[in-house]
Amino acid sequence: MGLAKSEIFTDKQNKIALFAKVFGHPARVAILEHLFKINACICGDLVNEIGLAQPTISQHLKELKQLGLIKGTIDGTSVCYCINKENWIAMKNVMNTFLNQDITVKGDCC
Amino acid sequence: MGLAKSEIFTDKQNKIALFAKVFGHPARVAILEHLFKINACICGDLVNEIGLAQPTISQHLKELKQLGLIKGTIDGTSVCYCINKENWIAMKNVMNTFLNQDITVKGDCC
DNA sequence: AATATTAATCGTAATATTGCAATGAACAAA
DNA sequence: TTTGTTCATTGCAATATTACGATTAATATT
Repeated sequence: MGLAKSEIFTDKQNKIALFAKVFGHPARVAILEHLFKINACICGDLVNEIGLAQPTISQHLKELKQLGLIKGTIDGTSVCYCINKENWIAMKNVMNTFLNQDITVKGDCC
Repeated sequence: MGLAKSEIFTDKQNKIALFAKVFGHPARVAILEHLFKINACICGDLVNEIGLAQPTISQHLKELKQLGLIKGTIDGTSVCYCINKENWIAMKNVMNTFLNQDITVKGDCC
């Protein structure tokens, strides 16, 4: 199939999976890390920074933008990218409730 | 292509992407949440709990096991599953260094 | 031994993802 | 106006993922 049966899961489970999915490719991780490292808006030198072709980078940026994790503002012929701070924090809260589940197991059969 | 060019990224970037990828499907999120909720070892009633066929669940469990996030111990005819605590904590550390990057942007051009 | 139970594996169909060449759109510079 | 620059979009090939029926493997039960 290749199609996740998202209708049988909760909204929260689907949300976690959607966020995780976008982090599930090293190019998108690298793009986000670069945006954090620069710590300001960057006007598209990501193609040089990361070793992928321009259409490929553009596609990854589109996915990040669609999830709201980055912003892209048109600036002449170039486009200015930066982290969407509010949305990043909101995403972090969702992911942390998942990652920080209570891990103290009572039984110990394994 | 469909094949990520992992060789051009750092080990850490690839590691983050690998962990994120496994969380990138709601069924695996649901499986993990259930293992946390039960807060003990569970002997395979996951097929009833989640609405997917047995081979599908088995496949998702395999991926979680391969990444070391869960343990599966044979117990007669059934198999006992639980969270691998040490590995979960290690994964959490990796993910948190990524999620908790400093978000204080100096410039504000966007 | 014959049968039942549980879960892994195999095989396969449907769909998604990744990557890039080619092209297009928008603007800047000459 | 022509040329260059920058980035998005289109189209396509290669590969990956998801899901499940059928089967198999291993152990229990009768």
